[in-house]
Amino acid sequence: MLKIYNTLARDKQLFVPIDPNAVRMYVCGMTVYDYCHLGHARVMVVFDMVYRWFKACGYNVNYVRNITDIDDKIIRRASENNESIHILTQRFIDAMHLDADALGVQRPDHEPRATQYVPEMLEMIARLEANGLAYLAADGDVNYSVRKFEGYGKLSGKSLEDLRAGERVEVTSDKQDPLDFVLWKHAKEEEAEEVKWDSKWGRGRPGWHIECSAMGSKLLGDHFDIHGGGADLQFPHHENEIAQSEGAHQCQYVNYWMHNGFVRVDNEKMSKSLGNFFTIREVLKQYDAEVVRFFILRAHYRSPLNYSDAHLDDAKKALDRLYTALKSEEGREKGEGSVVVDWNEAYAIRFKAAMDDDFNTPEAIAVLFDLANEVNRSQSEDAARQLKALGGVLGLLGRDATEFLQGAGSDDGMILEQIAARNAAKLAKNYSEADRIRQALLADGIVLEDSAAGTNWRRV
RNA sequence: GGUGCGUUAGCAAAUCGGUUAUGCCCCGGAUUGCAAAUCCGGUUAGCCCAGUUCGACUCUGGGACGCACCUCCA
Repeated sequence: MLKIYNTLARDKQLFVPIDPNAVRMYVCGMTVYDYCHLGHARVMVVFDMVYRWFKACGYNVNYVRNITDIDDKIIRRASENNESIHILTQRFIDAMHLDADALGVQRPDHEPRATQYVPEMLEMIARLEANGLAYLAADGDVNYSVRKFEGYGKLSGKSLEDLRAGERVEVTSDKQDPLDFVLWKHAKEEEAEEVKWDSKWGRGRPGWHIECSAMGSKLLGDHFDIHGGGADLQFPHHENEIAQSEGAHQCQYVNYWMHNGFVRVDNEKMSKSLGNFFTIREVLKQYDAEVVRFFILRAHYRSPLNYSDAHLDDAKKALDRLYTALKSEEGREKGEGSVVVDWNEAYAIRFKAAMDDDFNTPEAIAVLFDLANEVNRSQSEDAARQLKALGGVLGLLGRDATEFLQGAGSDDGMILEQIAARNAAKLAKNYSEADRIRQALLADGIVLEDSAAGTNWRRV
């Protein structure tokens, strides 16, 4: 029985899909004008984990994660670079895919781009206008009339009064209410032709919020199960989506709203505006991508996650332990791809209970460590296979253990030569020479481990 | 100012009204030529103040501190 913390209810709720066998989920993706940072990595990994768990539970999942490829920042960046927005966005979409692939993030079923759904957006705006919820302002923008939508603020728990009280400087004066937001932005002369679309309200381009409402409806229907995104999107983005979709379709938009916590640096939110962000590709130069994925999944998705080298080092050591347990299973059944979870087994039952409790991956990973202990103790191949299979549910432990532990390096031949030399010294009972070789390798980050079967090595 | 979330051992991070979280670090033992890995065992908790309770880290109330949102942001 899967329970999900629903932001709308501020409580964990039993998950009941609209269609008994299917889950339809939408996650707000990236605005592609730069490389993804660790905060983006967290959304991708977290909802990839959710996607995988739904599938592991036997659901037919339709997962949509959009791409915002039209927006002020994109237009500005393209103009700075003196290139078309299409070229710019395509470059960063490709980069995003490389980063996501490295992190073991499966591609969503659909990755709609905003620019390809403008007709749907226009249709939705027209419907809002017909329903009396949108108006054409004097400056040529079409705005959403927030006060006309009953229940505005139900997701973020804010009342219009509270919002107005804390309102920061609002320059635009053509809005009927300062909290009204733009559905359609009128075209500006200096902007390129490729960012202008025709509409009954004149040339222009869509506002940010309408993108998700239109793409969500088009690909998942007017009413679907899950909508996710970073906690910062709760307000105003998701609040506005609700206003748009429910205002246009006159039915409930989404049943369960899920929001992941931020990645922090020195206890502050990692963000572009603060400039304290690390791009995924930067981090991957220093750390294995699976270590980064493990680091993200080791915290609960709603908790804040502090990024630091020390924490990544810690994650690397922890993951080493799991792979070390898997090492024994290797070789014995090479290529035997039977990494299927036995869900009737005790550890799997604990694992499932953790995951069913609002995707409690830290608890699920704790089960993995308990199971690793069992593997080490019993040397049971079944237990090892189960460990690998359960790890696989989280998109972890999929690699060859030895390959993971030894990591990438060009001096493998040298290492093997040194091991051979050391073994010769050991045979000759020349332990000081043997220890000298081992020390020398250790200085290069190579650890030797003697066993009955011979000497193994790994990188620290 | 308004709203929401959080505060667990050296670090990270879960669960739970009474029984070992887990990982890293540290200490002891087994194992090893010595190590490493592994196993066994151990030390370090629950921001503060009240209350409820036979019993609270876990529930209730108050306080302190931290973070986030109220503007684009994953």
